[in-house]
Amino acid sequence: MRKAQVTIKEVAVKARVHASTVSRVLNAETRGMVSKSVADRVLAVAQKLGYSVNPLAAGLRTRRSRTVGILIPDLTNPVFPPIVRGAEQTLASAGYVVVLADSNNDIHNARNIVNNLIARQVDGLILATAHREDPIVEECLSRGVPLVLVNRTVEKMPIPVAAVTTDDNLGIRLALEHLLELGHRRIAFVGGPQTTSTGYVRYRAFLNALKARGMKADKSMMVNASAFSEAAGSEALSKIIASSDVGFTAVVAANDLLALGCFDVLLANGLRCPIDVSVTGYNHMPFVDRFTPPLTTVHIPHQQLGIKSAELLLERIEDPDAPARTIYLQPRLIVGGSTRAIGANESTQRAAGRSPTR
Amino acid sequence: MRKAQVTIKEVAVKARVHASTVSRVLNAETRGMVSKSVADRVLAVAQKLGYSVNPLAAGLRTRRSRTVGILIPDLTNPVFPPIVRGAEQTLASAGYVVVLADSNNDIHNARNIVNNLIARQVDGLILATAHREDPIVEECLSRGVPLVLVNRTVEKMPIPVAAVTTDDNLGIRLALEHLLELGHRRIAFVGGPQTTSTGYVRYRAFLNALKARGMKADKSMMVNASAFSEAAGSEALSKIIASSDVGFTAVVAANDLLALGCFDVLLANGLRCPIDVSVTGYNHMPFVDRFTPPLTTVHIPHQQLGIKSAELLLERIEDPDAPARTIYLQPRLIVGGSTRAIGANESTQRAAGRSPTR
DNA sequence: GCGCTCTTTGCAATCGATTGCATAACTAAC
DNA sequence: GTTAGTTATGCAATCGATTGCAAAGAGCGC
Repeated sequence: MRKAQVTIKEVAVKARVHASTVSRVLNAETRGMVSKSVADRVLAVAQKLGYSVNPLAAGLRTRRSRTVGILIPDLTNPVFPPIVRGAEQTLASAGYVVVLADSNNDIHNARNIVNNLIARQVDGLILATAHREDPIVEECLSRGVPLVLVNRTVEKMPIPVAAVTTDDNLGIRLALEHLLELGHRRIAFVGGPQTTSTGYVRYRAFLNALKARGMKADKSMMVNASAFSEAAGSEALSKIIASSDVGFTAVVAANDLLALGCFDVLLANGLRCPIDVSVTGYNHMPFVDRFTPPLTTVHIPHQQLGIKSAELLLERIEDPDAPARTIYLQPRLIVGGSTRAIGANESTQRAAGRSPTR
Repeated sequence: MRKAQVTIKEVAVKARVHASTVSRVLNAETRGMVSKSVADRVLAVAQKLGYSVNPLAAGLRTRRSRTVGILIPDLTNPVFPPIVRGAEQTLASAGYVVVLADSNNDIHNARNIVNNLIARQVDGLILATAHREDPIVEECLSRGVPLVLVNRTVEKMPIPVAAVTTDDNLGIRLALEHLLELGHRRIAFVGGPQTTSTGYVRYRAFLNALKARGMKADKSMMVNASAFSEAAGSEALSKIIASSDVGFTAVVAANDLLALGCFDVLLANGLRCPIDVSVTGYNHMPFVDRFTPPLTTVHIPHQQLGIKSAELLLERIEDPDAPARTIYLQPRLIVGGSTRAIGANESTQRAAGRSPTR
């Protein structure tokens, strides 16, 4: 049997004051209205009875639930837990509680979840599920829900949207230039879904970075995968191999999972990584430096993404009409064993094993 | 500006009925009380105005929030996301929303979070943070909160507690017998914290399994780590090596992260895995088969743990006084490249690389 | 001692739903 | 055509807090 809850009324009776006085004592901003002696008495009684406010009731009246919704596309993708954790801890220390939902990469799901969260009076939303054109985001905006996008963002909205992302242009350039320095010239690209900003921006970034070096892109060596997954990565690289023989000595993948898919395809085609083909990933998932071979990848500050997006959301909850900002965080290259200089021999490779630091 | 919400009253006015009638139409169980014609009219109006119930208000009256809290010790441990996902999806399809919290392995945190969740009127809790003796669990029980423990459980409670765990006795036996079959006889054990049931049971299981084979345990080759982490695993194995030279040919670790810590220590001591020392882990974290070497581990059905715990919780919410059940799920051995027969030569090893399936 | 300001507290409405009870309307039976 | 028995709907209290307003009381000056 669920124990009955202590209410403000009981405290009021036991402290011989009115419920409204108890309420004022318990709220920091109104505490000053009541005399010290009464306040102390009320506090003592509340303490003794083990009273704690019912946020549902309070929220009903104040229209603030002190709850924030976070929607992510796939909790089992190791990129998201640190983001969630960063956001959760930041929000918790501001007195907010997080309702986490996982759309399982399904837009229909996502729409239901968002509606549900809004109905539950969340004070704001953090979405990691945005698409470049995203009706869900539009609807949130038009409903006036404080909103922050994380990791992915949207394009050409009527109203600017607050977001926290990484500078993917820079990230891809770091990966590409690393390969160029190692002597690679024929470099394939396995991109992500072009419906997401991360997929699109990384694709454009690859083209731009080549151009900046005065090189021309070979479109037959570029394929965008249908999802950010190992299976989709395998499929994409298989297509490249099928269409153009193996004309490349390196692959830039738009995401670590895609890179892992590439590992599998290379293996299946008798190509050794990095001896025959170098591979770079993106995201610096946990443990990639333990893989065979340790993956060269682009690190993004996951936890910071979460922390910053939470901070931004708190700002927006405070002042919903302030102009929406976008925060860009800086990526950085992590060199592992999956890339090597062209023409380097086996012994060089051995020396380039994973570093013991973690 | 946040748009005002459509209330049941507005619907009532527009449909020219009383609010209570609207409420009855909207609730499946009371729908039958109102005539079809009125019901249809109300539904049409509700639809047109885009009405959706305010669960806070409803919950205040009904004392059910249709919300469930899930508390986990560390979201960035890859074991938990699939559990959370399984639970979340099961609960969602029953109309519940999940409030996820991460205690960051801190009991003080955990206590605050649980209190907060209960104050927020969650209908039940799923805890993945239990310790063998756990005052938080006791308090939940005495407060009458529907509760299910997942993965870990508690001991000798005054009231039995519902839980979903795996049969760790069997799991450890599988790992140990695998090593015995490969010819290993001197086997070290790196355990987990004995304050958790998983740590304790796996430790006891190792002793029991040896005994069942008529072998005696060498306590100098057994150390329990202070946490389920890579760093703690390294520390533990270092202690074993320091105290007894390297008298072992294999290590059973109570968890994959501990096993990874062991990898590092072996490397640092010039010991090759699996040539010199075989290692087994526990949990079958994602991607362990891509590690160097691919880790032999014990698979536990993560998602099923989540699903079953959600189902059990729904049962308990429905009938809080039904006897608490514990569900045991079966683990299974995943053989990777980190274990090999004693005396096998290098070429055998090559053939035992990771399988291409994933 | 009167009136004034200021502080402290209580009253009652309110947030948006749910639900026991009363009542109106309708049906059926005699 | 009256009565009993359903059935459909409305009324009003309630869940547990918050808050604008009113009122009581304290303090002060003249």
